[in-house]
Amino acid sequence: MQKRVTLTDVARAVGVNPSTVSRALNEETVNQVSQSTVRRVRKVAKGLGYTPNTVARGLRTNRTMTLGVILPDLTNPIFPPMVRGIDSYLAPRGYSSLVVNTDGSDATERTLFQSLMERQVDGLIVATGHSNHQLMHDAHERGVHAVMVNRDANGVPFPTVIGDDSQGVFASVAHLHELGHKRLVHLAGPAGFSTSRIRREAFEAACNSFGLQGRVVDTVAYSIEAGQAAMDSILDGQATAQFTAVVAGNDLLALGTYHSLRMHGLRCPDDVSVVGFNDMLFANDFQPPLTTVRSPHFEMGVESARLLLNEIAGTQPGGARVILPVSLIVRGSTGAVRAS
Amino acid sequence: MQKRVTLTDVARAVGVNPSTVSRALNEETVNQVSQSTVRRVRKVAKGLGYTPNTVARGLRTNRTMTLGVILPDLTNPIFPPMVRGIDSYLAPRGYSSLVVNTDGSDATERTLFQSLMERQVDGLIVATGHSNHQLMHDAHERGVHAVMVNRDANGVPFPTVIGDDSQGVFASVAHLHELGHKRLVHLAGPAGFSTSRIRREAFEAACNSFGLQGRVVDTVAYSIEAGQAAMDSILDGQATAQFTAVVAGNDLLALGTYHSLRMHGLRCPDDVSVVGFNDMLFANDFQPPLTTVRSPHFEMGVESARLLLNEIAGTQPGGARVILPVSLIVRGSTGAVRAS
DNA sequence: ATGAAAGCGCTAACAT
DNA sequence: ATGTTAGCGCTTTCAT
Repeated sequence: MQKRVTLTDVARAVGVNPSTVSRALNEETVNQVSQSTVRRVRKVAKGLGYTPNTVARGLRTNRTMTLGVILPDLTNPIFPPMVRGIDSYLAPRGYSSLVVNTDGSDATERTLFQSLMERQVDGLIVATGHSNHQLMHDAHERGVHAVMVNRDANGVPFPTVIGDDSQGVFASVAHLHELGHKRLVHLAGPAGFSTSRIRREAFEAACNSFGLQGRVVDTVAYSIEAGQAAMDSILDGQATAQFTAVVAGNDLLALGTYHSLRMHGLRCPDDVSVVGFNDMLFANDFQPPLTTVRSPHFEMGVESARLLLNEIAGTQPGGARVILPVSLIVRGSTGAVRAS
Repeated sequence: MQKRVTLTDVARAVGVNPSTVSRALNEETVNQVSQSTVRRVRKVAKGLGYTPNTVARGLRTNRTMTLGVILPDLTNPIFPPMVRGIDSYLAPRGYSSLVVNTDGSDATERTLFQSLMERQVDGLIVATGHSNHQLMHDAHERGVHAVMVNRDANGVPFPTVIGDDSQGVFASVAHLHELGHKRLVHLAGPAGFSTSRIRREAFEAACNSFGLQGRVVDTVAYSIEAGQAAMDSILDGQATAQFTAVVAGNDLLALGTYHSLRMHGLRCPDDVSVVGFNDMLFANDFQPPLTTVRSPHFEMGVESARLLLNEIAGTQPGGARVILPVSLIVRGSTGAVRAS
């Protein structure tokens, strides 16, 4: 890189003290400097091509204007919108974010956490669905600012942003009920994820309240393959379906269900209706277009960023819990129960 | 945050000079310190919970170990794998990356570029498909290290990583030729993207070399909607299809083509075969599963990170051009030409 | 309204 | 092998 122009260079060129330049260039201190000096400083700074050094500033002020975002895997389609939501709130406020992927490993999460601390991030947005309680409690004790997103608070001492999953599942079951379905299957997400538990419990509660028969089948991962495997085991294990609709733990599981149904010569929604969860990218482009619960991932990102900045500013009560509304998007994968 | 433990704290506790601690804790300088001191330092550092301050280090060394990644939009499914590829190479080497989205705006790109410079990134990976030549030349003159990925070098003075798009399109056309197709349509990506031009030219060349009739139709964006609109205009504009296969500029355009065909009561591949480009997420999950050219996005990320680090280390010749091989993935969207 | 001086935490000469 | 000194570029008292 070429020799960088520093604040001192500008000061020398204007003929004032570096601190004056600093004041002139800083929003919160401009009013301490005379109008004319400010003008001269600005002009010279621009002329010289001065670029402030965020690193030096951060060292001095103890604020790097950088946040860490910890998530399991960016290639999971629910995260890009969330990251963009975070960014949309942060960028205009001068913050940047360092995004890291844990791939579901606690060890990796620890390493990345440490690395973010070394980089002096001002705070953390944690979107890893399972609960590394120990790490979060350590963080809290070290005085780290953080916000959890898309996972249940469950004793973690940080603000939390989640979607109203229970409501979403309830709406799904209600929708199937209206279509005349009586026997449902829920493909539950893997153990350890708070979302799995919440959605499963909501499913059971909803079936109860509508007087429907609801069977829960576990999956080993939130993935297409796991969904397909789970559905295969159901379809292989019994004389034709004892159910007419599937409430999948998320859209990937729903997609796996599509594959399994197709393999078994079953048609959706003619033979089996399917509801997903998330309304991820392309949910409308599968065949049939997937009826699913829209989870506001972008907004969750925005909200978590907002909460974190408030936390850092000290204007945020510790245990806040933001629950964002979800909505059922009815598309082609659900239909009236088949005549049997 | 709690009071941080500094290197000086450790030095005091051990009873040595800060610089000794610095040497003891630094890979490249450990051998300047006696074994026993190293051990003591490490032990105390651990005991005190010392966390190195990357910011201070960066100020001193003029290397932040942070790179900038500029891309159009993270929610475009080709980018998450690329970002993860970049990260997989960087993380083990102690680098982090700041990912920013331009949304295709040159103005935004400039702003973000500036912001990354202020953050003292050690280099840039630029994946914005179109060519903001001015910006890149300015960067080069300022001595910025950078690598371009997924766009043509075309006079830009930085190393470039691209997929072998021509080869991919050629393979697509060859595949359709073998299936007996004689009249093809190419849905060309929007003007301004180097990939649009390259793929279009490859399509025309391939049709020539196989003696096929190849029609090119422009789209206004690499999106589902644009693909659908373009296909609609073709299908609405003439008595039944004058073509039997579509080579789409990318998978999104192919997906739009699916929608349009369906709306027009045409079946894929029975009536029209479709080939995409990229093999993006879910390409195998659409109906029919999409025949497409696999572009190695993860590897492109890895490769661009590798090049950039070499550039920074000064071991990289300026105009390097890495062309990664692509491969045609044949799935269900292509079939033998229909009997007419 | 501006200047002088100190220092954030670290590393890199230069001693010894 | 270790200590001393200086300083990266900036902000922030404290003076004036």
